[in-house]
Amino acid sequence: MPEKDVRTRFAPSPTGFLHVGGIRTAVFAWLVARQNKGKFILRLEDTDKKREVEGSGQHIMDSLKALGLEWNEGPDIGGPHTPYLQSERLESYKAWAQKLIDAGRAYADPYTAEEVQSFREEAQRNKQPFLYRNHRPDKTLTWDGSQPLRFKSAPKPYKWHDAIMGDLSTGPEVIDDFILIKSDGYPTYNFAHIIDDLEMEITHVIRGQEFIASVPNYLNLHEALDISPPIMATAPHVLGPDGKKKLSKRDGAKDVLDYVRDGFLPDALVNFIVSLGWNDGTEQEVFTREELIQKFSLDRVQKSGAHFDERRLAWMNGAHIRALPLEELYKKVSGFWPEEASGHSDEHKIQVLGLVQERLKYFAELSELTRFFFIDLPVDLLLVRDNKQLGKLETRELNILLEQAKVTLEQSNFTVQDLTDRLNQLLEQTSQKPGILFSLIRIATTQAPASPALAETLALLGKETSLRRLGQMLESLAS
RNA sequence: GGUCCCGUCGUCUAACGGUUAGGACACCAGGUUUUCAUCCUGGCAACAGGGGUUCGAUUCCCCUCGGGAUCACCA
Repeated sequence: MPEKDVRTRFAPSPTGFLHVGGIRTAVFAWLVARQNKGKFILRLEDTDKKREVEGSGQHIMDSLKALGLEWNEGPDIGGPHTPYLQSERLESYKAWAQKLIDAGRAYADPYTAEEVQSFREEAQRNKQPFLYRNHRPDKTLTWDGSQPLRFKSAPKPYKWHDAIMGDLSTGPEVIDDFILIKSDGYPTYNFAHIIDDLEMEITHVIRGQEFIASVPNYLNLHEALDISPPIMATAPHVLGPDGKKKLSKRDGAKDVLDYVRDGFLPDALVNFIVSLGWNDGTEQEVFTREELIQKFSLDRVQKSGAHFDERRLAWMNGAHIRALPLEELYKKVSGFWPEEASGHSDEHKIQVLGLVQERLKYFAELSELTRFFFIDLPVDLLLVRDNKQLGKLETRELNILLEQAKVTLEQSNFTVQDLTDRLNQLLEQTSQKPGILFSLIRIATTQAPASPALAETLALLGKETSLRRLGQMLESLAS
C-alpha cells in the first residue's frame, strides 16, 4: 500500500550547476514521491548571498527538467506553501525564532566572530573539542538582529532511524548552540530547512551524507520547537572515478546538462544514477523509468559511496538506445545529424539511423557515424594502407579487385538480397577472402574507418552513389 | 584529533549462517561471411586483516587496518 500524502523535496542552494553526484538525492526524492503518488517539491535555499551564483537557480531547474524530474511545487510554479525561495520566507523564520526566544531557547550571541574564533583555537590547543555552549554568556542581552541568534541547546544522547543508513546514535557531545539567524538577517540552513520542511509538510528528507553529523542538532531543535521530525534518509556520496573523494566539480564532474547535450537519454541517466548504489535484488541492470518508480526503495540503497564510472554510463545509454523503437529514437536524435543530412527525407534518415542504432553510445556520435551516407568523403588511401589485410596488397591488385567489384555491382538492382548474392558470387569469382574483398569495397564506398554491414550500406547508398565512389577510389589509386 | 558512517572482483553490485561466493561494466580469447558495433560462448578477477561465537562464518560480536563525512555567521 502506498503511503498517503508523501511529500519529498529537493532543496539545493543556487551556487553552481548540478553534477551526477549532486542530482542523485533529487532522483531518489522524485522516485519516492512518484512511487507513492505524492508530491515532489523544489525549494531554492538562497540564504548565502555571498556564494550565490547568478543564474544557477534556473540552471538547476533546467537540469531537473532535462532528466524528467518534474516538480509539483516550486519557485517557478508556486504551490500551497509559496514562496519556495528561502530569501522570501524571512518573516516565517523570524516568527519561529521569536517563539524560541520567548521560550528561552534562543539568545543573542554577544561575541564577535574573532572572539568565537579565539575560543575555538583555545580548545584546539587544549586538544578539546570546541563547543560554543561552553561559552554561553551569563546574562542575555536582547536580540536586536545585529548579532547572530543562537539556539540554546539541551544536550543529550540520540538514537534515530535513517531510511538508508539504518539505526544511528550519538552522544550529547555533538549537540551545540548553533546559529539560527546570521547577523545579516538571513537564517542558516540549519534553521531554515527545519522550518521550511515543517511548513511545507515534507514527509521525507532525503539528502547527502554531509548532513548526517548535524542531525542530532536538528532533533534537538525539533524538541525545542515541539514538532516531530520527518523521515530522514541519508545517501552516501558519489565518488570520483579514481579518487576516493566525493565527486566534485574540481575532479572534472560534468554538469548533467553536458550529458544531455551529448545525447545521453534522460531515462538512461536516471537509470545510471539510481543504479549507483541501488539495485532491486535481482540481476536486472537496465530499468525503464516506470520500473524504477515501481521498484525503487530507500532501504535497498547502499550505505557506502560508489564510484562514478563513465564507461558504465555509456554502456547503459547504449542499452537504452537499442531498446528504443526506431521511430521514437528518430525523434530524439533530431539535433544530432551532420550538417550534410539537412534536406534529406525523414524516410532516408530513419533508414540510416536503423543501420547505426546498435552502435550508437550517445547521440553526439551520430554525425561521424553517418556522414558518408549524405556526402562523398574525400578518398583516404590511409584507410587501405592501415588495414591489416589490405595493406599487404599492391596497388595493381587493388585495382583489379575494384574493377571486378564495379562490374558486378553495375549488374545489381541494389536490393539487400541481390547485393548479398552478387557479393558472394564475386567472392568465389575472385577467390578472395571476405576480409579483403569486402573491406576494400566498404572503404571505397564509405571512406570511413567503420560502417554498418556492407550489403545494407550499399543498398542505402544506392547504385549511383556506390558506383561513383568506386570510380573515385580507382582514380585515386591510379594517380 | 573528537564524533559518526562504511569496507565482496579494477568498477557497480547479489548473498540476509551452510553457494564451486552469482550477475553487470571494463578487459582478453573465440564465433556470427569484412571493419566498428550488436549478439553468443568462454576466460581473468573479490569476501581488508586478526581474534572470537557457532557443528559451520562473506554473513553475528570485538580489535586492528583502510576509506569517507563532519566539527563555519556554507549549505
